[in-house]
Amino acid sequence: MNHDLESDRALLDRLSRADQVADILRTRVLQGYFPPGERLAEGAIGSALGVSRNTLREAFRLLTHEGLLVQELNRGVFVRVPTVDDVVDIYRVRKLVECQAVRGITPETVMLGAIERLGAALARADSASADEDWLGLGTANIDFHAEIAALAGSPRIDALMQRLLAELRLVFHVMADPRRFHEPYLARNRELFELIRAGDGPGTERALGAYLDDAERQLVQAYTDGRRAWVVSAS
Amino acid sequence: MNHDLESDRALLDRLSRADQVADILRTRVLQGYFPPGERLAEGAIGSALGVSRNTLREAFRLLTHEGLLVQELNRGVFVRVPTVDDVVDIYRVRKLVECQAVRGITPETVMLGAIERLGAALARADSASADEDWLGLGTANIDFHAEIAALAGSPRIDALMQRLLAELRLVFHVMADPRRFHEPYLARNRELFELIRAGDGPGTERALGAYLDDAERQLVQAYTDGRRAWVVSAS
DNA sequence: GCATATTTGTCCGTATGTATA
DNA sequence: CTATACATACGGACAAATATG
Repeated sequence: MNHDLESDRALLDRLSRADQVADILRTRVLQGYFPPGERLAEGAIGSALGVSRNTLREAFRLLTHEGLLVQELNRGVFVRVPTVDDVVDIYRVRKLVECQAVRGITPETVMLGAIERLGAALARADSASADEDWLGLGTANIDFHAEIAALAGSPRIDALMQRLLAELRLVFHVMADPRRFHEPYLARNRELFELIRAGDGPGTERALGAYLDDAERQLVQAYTDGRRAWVVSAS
Repeated sequence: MNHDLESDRALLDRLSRADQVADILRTRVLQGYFPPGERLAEGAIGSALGVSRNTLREAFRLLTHEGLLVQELNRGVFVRVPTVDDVVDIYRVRKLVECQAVRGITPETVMLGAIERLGAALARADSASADEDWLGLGTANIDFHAEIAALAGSPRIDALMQRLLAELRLVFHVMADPRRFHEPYLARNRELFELIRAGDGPGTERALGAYLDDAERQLVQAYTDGRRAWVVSAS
């Protein structure tokens, strides 16, 4: 736990300190800088970021509420270690939200802005794949599906999806080999993109359902396989 | 703002102080004890509950994250005043979640426990209606629909619904006449209950969709009518 | 428009309780 | 079982922003 947090101190300028600290820690957790199971000590992080314990605790409480950290009374805060049940539930909600979002698509209702953002996410995925940046590829894939959910046009769905996908990134950090997982889904996302652009709602829903079922199955598999390893390392 | 919070001090016994304080304040807000737009001063509430400002601020941050309070920098925290856009979005998500939850219902998949809990919520609504307890009727109706969402069998959907319905209660507190709004929906909830018990998924979905459309229309109407009154009172 | 009082945002010191070596 | 380390919670302090006269 000898990380270098001093470089983030320059970012503390606007907004409330607790929110800034929460942003920094959220980024660190989602990057895998703080891996699942790691304990975040108040003293070390507080002094590293140059904020008081009170402020830091406010930030911890925020991230705990977002599901990224867990707080054990009088023991401290830890990066959450998602369980297999979490994976199953995350995909249950993804299917519900994403499939519903694309169901109503018709050639008339397709918005140009949405297509553009979906295409941009795909382009980032391509670029990351070319650079063999597998973490970046996973992020781009996630962004693509956040844009799919955004087709519902609801700020609350957007927020829900943001939190769901943050949890999912936690799941990815538990996995061993990110490449083999993320790579095949790039082509399938492109397929989804074409279906959406063509305005084929039912077709998109079918393909998306199969996509999510496959991804879930593969994740659950990888999880049960590598289970013992990280359960031990986290305790 | 001369409220009596001392009676809640007896409840502070287990869990972290901040969580306990958040529970108390959440209850007060949802009861309408702290109406939308009211400012919650750190000094007054802190001394009334007998907790330090730091602890109280942690509780505030929790409730802010839940969407019940809003924090304006250097101005304080206020009970959130939902807008018409909020109402529309809340119902957009309700339709998405609740309709999807009942769509797959068949006579074979109906769970006895779920039927029981739905019936219990209906009974509470009946009892509240008989007592002319309109706030209680609204709560029971809300519980009924939380059970509908629970048919999806997802902890995350349950949590989402809980937060959505908490926001909705905030909306109700802005309305003028709760009776005329809640009463007619009791009969319609009973109708939904019978459809679910019969295992008629598509029929339930249709009726539920119409239910939510009507409720949304009526709320938006009431909101635009009484708009000027509380916008002024909240500023 | 200005000066004052109030309130928030933040930090620090310290005491107490809990878990772990 | 004792001792140590740490989280929890409190109270006080100060600067900054806001509200009030």
